[in-house]
Amino acid sequence: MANERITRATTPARRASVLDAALACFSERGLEGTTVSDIQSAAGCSVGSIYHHFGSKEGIAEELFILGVQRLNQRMLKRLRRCKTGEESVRAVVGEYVRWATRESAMARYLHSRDVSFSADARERLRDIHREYVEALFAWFAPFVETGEMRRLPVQVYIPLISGPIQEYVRRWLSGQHTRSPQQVEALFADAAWNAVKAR
Amino acid sequence: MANERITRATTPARRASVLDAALACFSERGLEGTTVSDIQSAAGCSVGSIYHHFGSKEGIAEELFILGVQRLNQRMLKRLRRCKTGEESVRAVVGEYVRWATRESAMARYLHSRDVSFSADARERLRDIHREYVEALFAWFAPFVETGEMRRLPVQVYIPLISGPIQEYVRRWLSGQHTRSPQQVEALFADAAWNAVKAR
DNA sequence: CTTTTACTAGAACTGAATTCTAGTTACCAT
DNA sequence: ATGGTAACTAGAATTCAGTTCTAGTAAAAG
Repeated sequence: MANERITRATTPARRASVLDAALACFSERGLEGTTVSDIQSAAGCSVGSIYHHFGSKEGIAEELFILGVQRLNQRMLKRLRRCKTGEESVRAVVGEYVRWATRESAMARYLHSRDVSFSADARERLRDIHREYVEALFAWFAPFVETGEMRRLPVQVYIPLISGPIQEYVRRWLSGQHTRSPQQVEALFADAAWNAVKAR
Repeated sequence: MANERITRATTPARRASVLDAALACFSERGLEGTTVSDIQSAAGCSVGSIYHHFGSKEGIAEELFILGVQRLNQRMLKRLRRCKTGEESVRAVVGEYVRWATRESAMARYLHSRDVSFSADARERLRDIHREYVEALFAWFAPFVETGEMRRLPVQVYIPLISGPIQEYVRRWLSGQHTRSPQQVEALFADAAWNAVKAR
């Protein structure tokens, strides 16, 4: 009855192993520097298998990107649920971002490296994911706006205000332009983030 | 006596025409979507000529990126020289960024799309350019720090604090995730920027 | 146990990036 | 001015990575 695509039990494992291999290769040789042969042999499978699951090299890159974004978003929302106040929440976002960027630096580097030049389809999926994330964040912060702890601003402006500076710093740190580690400036950026959105 | 490379009078023009053509192609079909044939015919020259001047497709991409960064930096410093106070300067940075991103959106989109995955050489050049820019900015803002108008912070932190949020917003706007134009939120981000670096 | 089809394998194909060879012009020294 | 040198240009030829194709294999469904 169900006309959904049937997938086998082994499929998720294979897809995951390809994505793992891809991230390792990309982080070592860059996106353009790695061939699908590299990914193929790192994942221990054939070209056929890769093209069956992902359709193209770009397809792998897109899936990996989307997976990374989803994991980061989930991680952030999970962290937020342990917070009591608006201030604690805002500071947690900055802290969690730093922890993610330093612990999963391969993925962080990959996510920072590209988001344009994807297929229209992938961009649409990303836009949906982002919208959903923005809404979840907004739902989390709304009560603190209501109580007057935080400023009322256009929805799309909270993420840039809170995460923009730390993201920009991390981007430059990942590309080797800064020597001071994100941890060393975390408190400073947390202060700035809170200062930007707290009620005056 | 000089063992510098001699370049002909026509060379800069040819290089410029190739870079112009490349930006047009990249902005229309994306970096990976454009072939060097595309660039070649748009610039009206041969493959040989392109490879003589740039060495590779990646070479073109790197030169274009570096050129774009240099132009943006120059533009910013030029704008700053018309400012009297620290506050005026900080607000000018945000405003000029918005103007640049909306007027030269092809270049803005290109600069936002990639900075990692360049050759070690290009990354080093970018690092030098960025360091020089940071120092120039610091030299500009130092007097305002001295007079107590602005906070004294680690050098590398000013750019993320001031431009991070607007950059992040523009990035998302360029990739079609936001409908509200940068101009509509410029004042808000200028306030936040000034608030982040002004003396308390 | 048979049928169906997701899935895998790897050889063959295609086309874009790059290299090569043969010129052609600008610049300089005499 | 003129001959030499090296920057520069052209476009055919090559290479090699991405993709497609065909022939299977094995897991689920009936």
